Amino acid sequence: MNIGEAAKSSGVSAKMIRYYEQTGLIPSAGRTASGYRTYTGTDIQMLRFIRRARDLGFQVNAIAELLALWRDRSRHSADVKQLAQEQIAGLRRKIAEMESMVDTLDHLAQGCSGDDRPDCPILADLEGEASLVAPACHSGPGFNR
Amino acid sequence: MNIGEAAKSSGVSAKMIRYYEQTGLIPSAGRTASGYRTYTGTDIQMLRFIRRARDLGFQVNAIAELLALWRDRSRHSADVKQLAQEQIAGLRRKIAEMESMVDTLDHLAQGCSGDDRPDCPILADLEGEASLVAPACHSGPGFNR
DNA sequence: CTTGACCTTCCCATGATTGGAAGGACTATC
DNA sequence: GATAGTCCTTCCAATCATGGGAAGGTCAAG
Repeated sequence: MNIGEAAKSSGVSAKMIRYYEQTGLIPSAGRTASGYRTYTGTDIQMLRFIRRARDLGFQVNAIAELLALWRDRSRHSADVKQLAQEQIAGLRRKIAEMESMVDTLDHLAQGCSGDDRPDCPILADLEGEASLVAPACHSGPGFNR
Repeated sequence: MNIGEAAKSSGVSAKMIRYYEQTGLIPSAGRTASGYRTYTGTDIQMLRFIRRARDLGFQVNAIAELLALWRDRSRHSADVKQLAQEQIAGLRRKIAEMESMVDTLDHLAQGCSGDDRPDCPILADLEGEASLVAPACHSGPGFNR
């Protein structure tokens, strides 16, 4: 099976397959006499593994660890579980961060009339929180350039 | 005020200030006779604006739109509100995506014994064996090793 | 044999940010 | 003044995962 077919049946683009090979995430594929890469069923399974892990938000270096465990028949499931839990924790951190952004924005947007007048609490907030009007510059705005 | 001081009082690194200038997000700063960039109170306010918007997850091109509205004294607050709401919607999309990752991972992790045995529903799922649920994985002890 | 679809490598771009090197400018102290 | 140390300047590179595209070789069907 050549790279195009492997891409189609794994869901990983040919570009990315080459990239993963180049960066060592996957071993070098076999080659035909004319230089085409060839892929076996096991290779496809590995690519699907990678694809699925990416879908779950794992970074490529975390996937490398997962792959190592996957290949290690004497692995401890605890190690896999720990990676998964770190991933969960990382995702939850990012979610919390974004939720706090949403909360702030939602609050600001609710205070915005949203009509044709220029007054806008969103811009007011962005300008400098709690209407701190340019305190740091002792010369005042527009004087010392 | 030179760039180091501007960075400190705006929370935007000197590197990024130069980058924003280079990419046109902010106008070119004034220069001293010897080539140093100089910043006024208004400049600092603009940099703080950018910093705050970045903190709220706006991409730089969205910030460019916000800045244009900020400078436009005849803006309609509806336009600002719409940008904010698009941002909220985008964040919510990403949050939902990540939450679904967390759900899947959490489910898989709960099905994983997390001990020294190799059997692991997490790896089984990544492998692509479709059984998204399948707690049948960590069944009996000592089957394959 | 030609055509078209596929493959190869190589280079470039993204977006936001950081790092560093080489060299000039400022400031404080001796 | 001279000098040390900190600041500034520009330029170049790297990150991470991905895609685009060019130039050229290979394969299968007509």
